[in-house]
Amino acid sequence: MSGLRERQKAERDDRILTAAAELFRAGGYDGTKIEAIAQHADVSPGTIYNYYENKGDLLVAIVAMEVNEVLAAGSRLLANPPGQAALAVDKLFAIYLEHSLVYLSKEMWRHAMAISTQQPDSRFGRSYSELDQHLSDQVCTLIGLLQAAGAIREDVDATAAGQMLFNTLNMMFIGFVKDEDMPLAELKRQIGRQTRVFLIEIGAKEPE
Amino acid sequence: MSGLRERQKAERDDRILTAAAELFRAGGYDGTKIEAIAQHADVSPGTIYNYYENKGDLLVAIVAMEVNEVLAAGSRLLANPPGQAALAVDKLFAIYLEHSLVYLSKEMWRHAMAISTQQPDSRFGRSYSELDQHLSDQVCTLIGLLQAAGAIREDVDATAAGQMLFNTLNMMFIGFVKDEDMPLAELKRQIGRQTRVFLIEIGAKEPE
DNA sequence: TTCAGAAATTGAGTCAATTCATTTTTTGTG
DNA sequence: CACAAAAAATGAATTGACTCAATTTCTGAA
Repeated sequence: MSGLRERQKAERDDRILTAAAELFRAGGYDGTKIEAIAQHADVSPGTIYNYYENKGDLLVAIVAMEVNEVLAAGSRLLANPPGQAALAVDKLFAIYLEHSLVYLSKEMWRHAMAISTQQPDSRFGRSYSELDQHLSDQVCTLIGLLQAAGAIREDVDATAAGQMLFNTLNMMFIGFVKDEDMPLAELKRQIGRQTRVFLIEIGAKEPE
Repeated sequence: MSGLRERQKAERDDRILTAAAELFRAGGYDGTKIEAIAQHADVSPGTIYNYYENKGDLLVAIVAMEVNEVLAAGSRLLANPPGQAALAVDKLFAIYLEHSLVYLSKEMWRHAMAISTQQPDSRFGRSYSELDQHLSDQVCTLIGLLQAAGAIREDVDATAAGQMLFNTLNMMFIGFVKDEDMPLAELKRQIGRQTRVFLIEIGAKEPE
């Protein structure tokens, strides 16, 4: 019974994750040695590999915490979305983007994305894809809600449209993290342009 | 003068690239050691690093050869595109997809994509992004041509629409290479569904 | 033909991620 | 309170990408 073992395990996991998050942010992904994370977390390097398959999984686990917060914030918007299509989509995307660089640097995002394509079947690679899927679903849900509210044409396939919007967002975000010099404002401008065009196609009214 | 040196260099580069392509395909990217490539190419490991910044660059160079062929094939289609929008887009995408797995395995694609996000500023990371850009431009050009031919509504922004189509294609291709079990036919089906929906939005006629 | 420099190649050495045989800790039972 | 089995931690050894000082090969001028 008891779960001393369980408690110790959870506590160690937490120390490892916290140490990794701090060191990655401070010194970059490549610049951070497993050895250093182990020291900060007060475990041996080998122990880290009992908790995470490899260095990349460690990073993706950090991303997962982050994205889960984003999803929660998105959910709150969906509970009571603006009635106007362009406004609603802008708001949702703004939530995504505002959260995106709070805990993660562009460099960390680049590595996390790379890992998720490189090892799609590792435990955390899968988890990353699932997060992506949840975000995509959230966008589709919003489009569905807007359609139900009459803010988008009825003959539009809400799922296809939502996926398309999310893909666009995603590709542009990838472009953004790849370009160290691009400011967030520029990304928002680009996304705004594309989504506006698309939303008009699917029968949303222009905001006046 | 002569350029014996030049010739030797070109010939070595070729041997390295060929050896790498063969070994990556046969044994996977991670499964192939620089040492082995060096042996096959009959040079020392150090020499490989005179030609390529790192192992990843080697892979991306192979991808570049491949994508350049795809671009050329695409160009030939654009020289004389089908007049019907859905047909033209389907043809172009079919060309892209048919070529995509001739020399490269899904595993190689995954690694190449990962590298291009991880190191966007390395010589070959940049080259990969440029290839992407060329493909995207090609799609935009096609949309422009179709619009000029009256196959797409005039009020549509051809560039925005082209980028959106390409992004969708790209995201789905990423999903495809991430899923080792997904057959090419399934990818084509998915892409067909999305593009059809989108093309209708921008005023293309349904094929009868 | 000879030779000094330039340009390239070489492979032994470094470095950091990952593995794994061994040791330590926890657990449940008598 | 032992104690045996299970679970987890440990860190030294392995591995493979990448570096760099030493060596070899080319070049063009005299």
